[in-house]
Amino acid sequence: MAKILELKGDNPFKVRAYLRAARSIEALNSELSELIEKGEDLKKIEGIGKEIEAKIKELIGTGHLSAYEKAKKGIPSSLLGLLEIPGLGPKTVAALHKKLGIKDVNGLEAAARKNKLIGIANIREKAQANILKGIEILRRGRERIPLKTAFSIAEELKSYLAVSSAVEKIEIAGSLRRRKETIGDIDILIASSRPQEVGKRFLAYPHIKKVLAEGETKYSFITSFNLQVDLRIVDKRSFGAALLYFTGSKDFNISLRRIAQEQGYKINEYGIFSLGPSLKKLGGEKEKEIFNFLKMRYIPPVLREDRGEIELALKGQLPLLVKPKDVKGDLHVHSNYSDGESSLDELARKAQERGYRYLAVCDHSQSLKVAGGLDKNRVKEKEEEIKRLNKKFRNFRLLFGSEVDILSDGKLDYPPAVLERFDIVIGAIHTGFKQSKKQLTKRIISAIKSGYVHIIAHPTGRLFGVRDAYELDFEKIIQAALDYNVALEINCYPQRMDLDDIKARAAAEKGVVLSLGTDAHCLEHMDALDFGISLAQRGWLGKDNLINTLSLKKLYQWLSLKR
DNA sequence: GCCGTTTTCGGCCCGACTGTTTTCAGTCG
Repeated sequence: MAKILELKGDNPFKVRAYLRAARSIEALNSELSELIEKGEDLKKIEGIGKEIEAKIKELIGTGHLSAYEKAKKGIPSSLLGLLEIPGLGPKTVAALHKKLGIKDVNGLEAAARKNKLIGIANIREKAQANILKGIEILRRGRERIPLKTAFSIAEELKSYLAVSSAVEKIEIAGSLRRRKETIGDIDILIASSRPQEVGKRFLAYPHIKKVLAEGETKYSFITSFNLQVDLRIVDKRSFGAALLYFTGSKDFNISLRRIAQEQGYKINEYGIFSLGPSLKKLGGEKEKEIFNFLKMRYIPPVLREDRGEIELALKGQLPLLVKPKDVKGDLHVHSNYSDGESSLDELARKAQERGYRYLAVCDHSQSLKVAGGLDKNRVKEKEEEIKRLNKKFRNFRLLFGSEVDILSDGKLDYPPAVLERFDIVIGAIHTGFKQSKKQLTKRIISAIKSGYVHIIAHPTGRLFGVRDAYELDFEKIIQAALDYNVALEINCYPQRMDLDDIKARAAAEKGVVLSLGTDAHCLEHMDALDFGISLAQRGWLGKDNLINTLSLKKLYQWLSLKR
């Protein structure tokens, strides 16, 4: 609806209202149809009022939305695709459609190549050339990449820029600073009194594919990894305000600025100002000042998503988030007994370097042949080696574990006599992803009910760039995990990050415990736990929501509840 | 179309860059 209305030049605030409602719905953990069935008031959802509620009910009840069908009359759906071209917006698309009858990307490209765009909606040579470049960028794809990948690229660029003596302060901002599990672009903020010099250094970066914008304080380019980088340069007296603005999220900024307005302030990237006859700058060098003026607690970047954190900060009731030092161990790694690269001894040493008290080595089970799943004999060998090693450790234990396949029929991949030997059992789905939502849900729940499984690994199965999450009735999984006291994993493997922040929060709010595991297959992978902790924080988790924060003794107690 | 500790109308975050323009509209984040 938002895109159609935008193309038609409808009231921009109406457009935004639809977008806002859509975002709220995306962030829900329940299906709208279920809420309606339960007779819940959809108007309680932020951004949904009388009109949109009625439209949702019509859509779910009948499968049609008459207002939408009416609005899109005469607008081919391929036209919406044109809005995905960077630099091309609704006004221009509408004009191109009206004047030239252009209705899709290929048509637009052909017309541009024949010079036909000149003269339409203020388009001259440069604008036409930019449209062609925009089409190129769109075709190359602007997919989001895993946090860890973006993080390495950003750190490298940061070090490159920091060399310049014109750089007084430098921070990675945006969704990277918020530690979102996937990243769409890299935002870097710099404090400098010589912005041109910084810009010059930025533009000399060797991995630039195309410069998108080049102003006095703002630069943008596409890297050779097809990742957009935005650079903003401000005076150091504005650094805090700029960091706040540049960290986002967008929704968070909008809400914060509205609250500032209500309190008689104005916030922009240069500072916080008092409204009134004359604008007076009150602060902006530090982020904290701005929160102070608004009489609220400092909101850490991981929480800045406008999911209720602003209201709690105003009341001084932000949740106490888990801290890195609370985490006593990694509960999911692989050794060279199955498909990992490292020996038990190497894993244990790395774990101790990271300050852990325990490490659960959970190799694959027998039927997962491609990943070197362990048969009964290998299980026994591993058990004995772990026993031997544990005798020489002080203040540290290897946990004898297994990542046991939940087979297509819901049964576990080892008989009870084998399962009972393990200190810790993680149940996981690695085959039969194409089963129906009902089957997959039942399959996981039967593992939860088995009495042997402590943790469900990567519960939704998503793998960035490989496959989407499989269909699950997540509410039922949560309920079963709660009833049988089984933990759900936050798998920290960069391509998984599963559960995600929203699902982890939903589970924890119901009282389900969660478990951090890196799913490491080599020593370096174990460092991904840090990203898992930020994901947990993004899910509002505290120390008590995670089993990894238990002491070794308490962890054994919890695990033995299944024995 | 949504929303309300200035409430049922009249607001809705705010500014940079580009390409066009003769003071600004469109797009983006």
